[in-house]
Amino acid sequence: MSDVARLAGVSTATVSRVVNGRYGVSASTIAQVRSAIEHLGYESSLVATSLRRSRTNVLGLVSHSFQSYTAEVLKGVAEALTQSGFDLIIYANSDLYGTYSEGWERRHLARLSGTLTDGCIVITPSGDMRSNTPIVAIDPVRDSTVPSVTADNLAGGTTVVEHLLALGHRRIAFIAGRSNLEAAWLREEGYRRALASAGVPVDPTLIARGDFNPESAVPLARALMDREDRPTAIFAASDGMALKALEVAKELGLSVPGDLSLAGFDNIPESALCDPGLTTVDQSMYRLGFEAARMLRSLVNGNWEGPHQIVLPIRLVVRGSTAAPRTP
Amino acid sequence: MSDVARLAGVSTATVSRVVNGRYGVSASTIAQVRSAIEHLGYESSLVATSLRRSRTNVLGLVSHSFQSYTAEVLKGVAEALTQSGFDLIIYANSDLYGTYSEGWERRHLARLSGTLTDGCIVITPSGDMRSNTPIVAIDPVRDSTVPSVTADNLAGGTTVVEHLLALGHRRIAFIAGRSNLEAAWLREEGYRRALASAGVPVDPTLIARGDFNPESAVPLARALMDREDRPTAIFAASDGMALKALEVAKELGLSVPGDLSLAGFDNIPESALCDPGLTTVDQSMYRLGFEAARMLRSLVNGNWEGPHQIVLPIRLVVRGSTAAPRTP
DNA sequence: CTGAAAGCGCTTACAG
DNA sequence: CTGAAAGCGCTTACAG
Repeated sequence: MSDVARLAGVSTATVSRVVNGRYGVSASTIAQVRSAIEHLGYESSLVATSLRRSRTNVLGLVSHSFQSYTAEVLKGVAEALTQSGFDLIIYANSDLYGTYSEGWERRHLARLSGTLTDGCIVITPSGDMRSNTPIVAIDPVRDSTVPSVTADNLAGGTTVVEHLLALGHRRIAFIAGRSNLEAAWLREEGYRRALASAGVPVDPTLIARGDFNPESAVPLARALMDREDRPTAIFAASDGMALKALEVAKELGLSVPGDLSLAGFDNIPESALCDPGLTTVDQSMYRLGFEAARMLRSLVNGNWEGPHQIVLPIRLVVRGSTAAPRTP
Repeated sequence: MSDVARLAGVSTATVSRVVNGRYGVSASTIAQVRSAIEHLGYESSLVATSLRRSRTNVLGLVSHSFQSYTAEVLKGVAEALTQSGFDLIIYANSDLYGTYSEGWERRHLARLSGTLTDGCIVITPSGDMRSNTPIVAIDPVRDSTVPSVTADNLAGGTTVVEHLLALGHRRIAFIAGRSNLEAAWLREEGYRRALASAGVPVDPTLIARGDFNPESAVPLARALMDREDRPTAIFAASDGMALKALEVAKELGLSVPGDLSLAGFDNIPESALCDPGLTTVDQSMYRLGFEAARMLRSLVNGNWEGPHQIVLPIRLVVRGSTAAPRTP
């Protein structure tokens, strides 16, 4: 900027005024500055500007992983921000599948919202976030008070287990997700309620503790499938984990759905591609992202009228991976 | 930071030293500062830090759209950066499907690379980018001199048209992509060469000018399908456009592949889901992203040994949307 | 209409 | 071992 000022023969203050279209600059000066900018190919530094200004018109999104789930959410977020006047910055840390350290999101949120962003979306945070700018959480932790958007995970868990029960399954295992997430807890709760309603007692040994990371499901699925009294169906709390379970079943020479029915949750694109197709719960991650962005936008502008906790409907998607259990 | 300094009874310089783990601070002072940081929940501002420092350990990615293609690329980029010590910032502008303005990427690149990022990946840039930090382009413009990663688009275009020729098609239309992109040009060149090799003259009226934006294909596909001398096959330069053409065909009551064969390019997840499945060229967008990130990382670290233009192999994926033409 | 100066939150020589 | 001061690239009252 100082180069521009020198070339145009004015102060940096004036250059700044021209760049930001402030009133009170003579036409001839504007022309001079413009031509100097053009000549030098000058662009103002986002960083310096945001350090000085309070409003940046940039929204942030913090996510610790970058799998199908996140990609779908992102599409929704981007769509909601189209023509909104807000740009989007996504911050992903390098420690992709690292420990789900409580601190990560909080730290990066703070680093961004200090000055760079006017507000942030946090995907599956590991704790209750706090910031001096608005936040919207997608899939918050349990008992979160932060504005949030989630699918109706309770209904989803119930529906898919009811589907398995209706097929005739009674020994239904569950691979749980990260237990501090509300979504994981409600899916499990749905599982329990559906069983209870059907008068099927919950067998605690059939509940395996995963963490939504697909890899975490591998040993759990193997253990369940190796049992003498193998369950006839497994419901995994995410498609990522269910797909890993499907791989394990193939390794073990189990046919799905012949020997074992398998169901997931999310409906990521891969679930329609695998063989057999995965029965799952569609939670429209796209809409999760879309609604979160819409909410954040209004929150930042101070004109949000809706509720602070949004719950979106789900839909059971039945594919080839579930069928009636083999009669003994 | 000044709050921390005050609470700990030291200068901000000392706080900075503690935060950054610099040598030459007494153990007791470190403890004091640490506890003040803890107490206040202090996090250094990314913006302020990057303004002052030259190296930030943050890599940038600039993209103007956010569709399936981008999402796949992103997964690869994120994977390549895992445990690399680099964080990733993705910048997406709000003007999603706006005009492909030459200026956009250039402007944002400048705004980021000024201080925030140590280097950037640019996806399908609209011009040749220039920056004071390293850049890697995914799908660059023609005759670009910037380091880049692309699929073997020439082979891809040739292969898919050879496939159509082998099925017996002779009137094969082509819906082109953004002509300034090397990828678009090479796909078209592949189309031309395959026809030439087979001794089929190119009919210029069968070449429609799209721009990779799926919507751009709608009127073009309609025009091609409305012709009395309708082509028996259409090859679209991207799956996004091909899928739109498929929709148009359905609207018009044309059966695919009965009345018309359809092929695309990219192999986005949706191409396997549509009905019929889309015959296409798999260019592994994941690997595009992965290789670009690997290259950028080394470029920034100053230890890149490989070539500056990487071309990745492609693979023809035959699905239900192509078949022999109906014999008249 | 324009410039000199202060300051956004940091880091880093330079003194001590 | 620690602090005062300068400066990263901007913007914005405050004078003039």
